[in-house]
Amino acid sequence: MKYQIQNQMNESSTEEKKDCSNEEQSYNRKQKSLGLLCSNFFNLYDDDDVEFLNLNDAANRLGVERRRMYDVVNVFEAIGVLVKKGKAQYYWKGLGGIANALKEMKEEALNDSFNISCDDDGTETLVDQQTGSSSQENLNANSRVEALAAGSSLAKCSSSSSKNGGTRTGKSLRQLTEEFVKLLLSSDGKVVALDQAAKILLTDANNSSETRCNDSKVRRLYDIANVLSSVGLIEKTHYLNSGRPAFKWLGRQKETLPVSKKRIFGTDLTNMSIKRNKTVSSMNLNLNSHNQEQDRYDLAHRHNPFGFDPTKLPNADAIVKKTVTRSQAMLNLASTHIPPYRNQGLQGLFAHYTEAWGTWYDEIGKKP
DNA sequence: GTATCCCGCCAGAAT
DNA sequence: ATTCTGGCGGGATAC
Repeated sequence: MKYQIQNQMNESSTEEKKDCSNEEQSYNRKQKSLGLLCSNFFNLYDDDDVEFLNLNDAANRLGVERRRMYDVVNVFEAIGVLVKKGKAQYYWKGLGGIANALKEMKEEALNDSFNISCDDDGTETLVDQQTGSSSQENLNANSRVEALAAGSSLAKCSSSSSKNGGTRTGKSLRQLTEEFVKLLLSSDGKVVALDQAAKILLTDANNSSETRCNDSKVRRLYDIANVLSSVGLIEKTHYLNSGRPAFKWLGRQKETLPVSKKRIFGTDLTNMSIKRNKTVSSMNLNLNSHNQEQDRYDLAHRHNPFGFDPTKLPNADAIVKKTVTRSQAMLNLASTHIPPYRNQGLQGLFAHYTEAWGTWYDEIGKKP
């Protein structure tokens, strides 16, 4: 059962291989990024009509295995996009839920030890990118980090969880997200270096062999950052001129999902049929070399999971006035001119809508 | 060489 | 006993 979805996908992958050309395509990590998955997640569910979603259904529609969904929903939960309602069931709050969650986190951040604008000894922990001051490089890290780590619920949880019999808290990624967001909220618009954040959030004063552990935790920070970046809350940048990876809080300055500079959102749903270390048939998708025209199409449709603009469609009243002949012509057009969908799930969804349209037109046509 | 992060194993929690 | 959940780190890809 654990790998049921994966097996399903692998089966479909096999079929696709049969159907497609012999063209080989190498594994491309960009096509499977967590950020892309998040963006596609929003595309699929960020609709006024959506109230609840099922994790299995989401995984199937997004073409990813369940495990990846947990990575996303845990971060989404932390920032208020989702609320878990039951086993594999989530209440979708969408972007509207972020504001309240951030407000609460900001208040908590002000109340706890994450007010890092000023160090114990008066030294600024975070650098001001405007002034370029780097004096805080000599920040009193030890005392500060220990104090923060000691007060951090994350540290408590990370110190007790391990593969060797530790108790699992069950919300570590969510907690880490919350702590990370609080840290960024406390940064007052300044850039937070990844290693700084890692020190503050991940250092376990009780764990002498923390380096190895933190390597793993830093990976989690990357995971979280990708999700937060995909919803426009943070921006990946660099720490001064050092080239060190860093993050800047944006706080959803705009209400639409950002276009990633690094990975063009909407170019494909993450599709698990392409495995690392393996090459597969192109599956009709030339993802590595999609042309400019395709890019424009992607951008034009990146907020629309259905691949067309509903506002461009005639309204219901107008449709009723049309003749059956014209309706049929439109149906024929729709059936022959299929937009170049590059996701099987959405293609299926569109097919469903096309069928529904057809039924509806038939009913209209039968009316006296 | 370093940064990034996908992937899936596997164990605890939940049912 | 079965399924859900998610911590974790190996190792591949990106830069």
